[in-house]
Amino acid sequence: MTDLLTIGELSVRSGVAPSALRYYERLGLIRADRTGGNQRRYARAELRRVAFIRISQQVGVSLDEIRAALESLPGGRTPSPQDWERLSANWRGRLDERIRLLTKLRDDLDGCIGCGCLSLQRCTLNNPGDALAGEGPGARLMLPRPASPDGE
Amino acid sequence: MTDLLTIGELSVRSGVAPSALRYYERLGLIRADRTGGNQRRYARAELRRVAFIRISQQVGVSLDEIRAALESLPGGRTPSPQDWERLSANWRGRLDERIRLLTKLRDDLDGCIGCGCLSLQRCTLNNPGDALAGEGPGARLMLPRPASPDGE
DNA sequence: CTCTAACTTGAAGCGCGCTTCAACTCAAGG
DNA sequence: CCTTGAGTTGAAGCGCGCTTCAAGTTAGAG
Repeated sequence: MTDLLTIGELSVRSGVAPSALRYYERLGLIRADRTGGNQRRYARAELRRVAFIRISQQVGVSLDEIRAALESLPGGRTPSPQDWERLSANWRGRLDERIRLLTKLRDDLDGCIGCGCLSLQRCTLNNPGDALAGEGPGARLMLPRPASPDGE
Repeated sequence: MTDLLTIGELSVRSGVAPSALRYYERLGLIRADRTGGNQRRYARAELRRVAFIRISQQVGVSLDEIRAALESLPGGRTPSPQDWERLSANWRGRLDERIRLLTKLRDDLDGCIGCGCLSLQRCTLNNPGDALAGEGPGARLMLPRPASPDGE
């Protein structure tokens, strides 16, 4: 049957390396049937799951969160258009927030280009309390400022 | 003299952990004089350098690029307001680009929320050629798509 | 049936930006 | 002078999202 994909086919169609697909499976993000010889065979619907994963990553969501989102699906299955809509709306909020923070940073940067102050105490650029939170996966762009009692 | 800071003082004032400051020094991002007993003493100007580093990180610039930027300074010294202006303008372009890409992603997401297609071949969301490039430090948010001859 | 490309696994490694640790030395107040 | 908190080093570890490797097995065309 041609409606089951090998890992190589899924890789080519999704643009995701086989090693990454296996990694996703270990994390519980996608699933595969097995042939008698223990090779993976993916239902076409897994393509959607992979697409959802990659898009979510671009939004800045970690694989762990993506897994949680996928598990939250009523049927536990590949997202239907309705599921997709619900999840997308959720991610959209994050995207909005990221854009908002980056825009604020840009504005602050503009404000500072004129002054050149860079005063750690006063410059708006250096107010971590309101800076970027959780950027990309794996990266702590916003700096979990270590115990610094001098909060100023 | 109180115009030299210990690493602890610089840490508190900058909000950056001592371990990170030592790490920056090893990478050549900041520098310190030494006491007779081999302890670091920072000129106050290093505060500006640290501020510049942290802000640049928020913009999504890697430490290596920040190092290169700092080394590019005419005098090789801590950024003056003019230097700062030049560098900031540079970073600003990156920030603009990041915001542009995220905004595009958001729009695409909106467009897709209605259709729920998620077709890997056709959906604009899945066109890696124009997606986010180099997000935060350390993170490959944009997915160096492995050899996939099927570029569609 | 044979051959080869594609698949399987677990373990280890990578890149970035740090943090943590152990073992030790220094600075400075009482 | 003594004590104690702060500093020093190199090496190792962490978290995330993978990739790479070695050693072996399978699928499917010829």
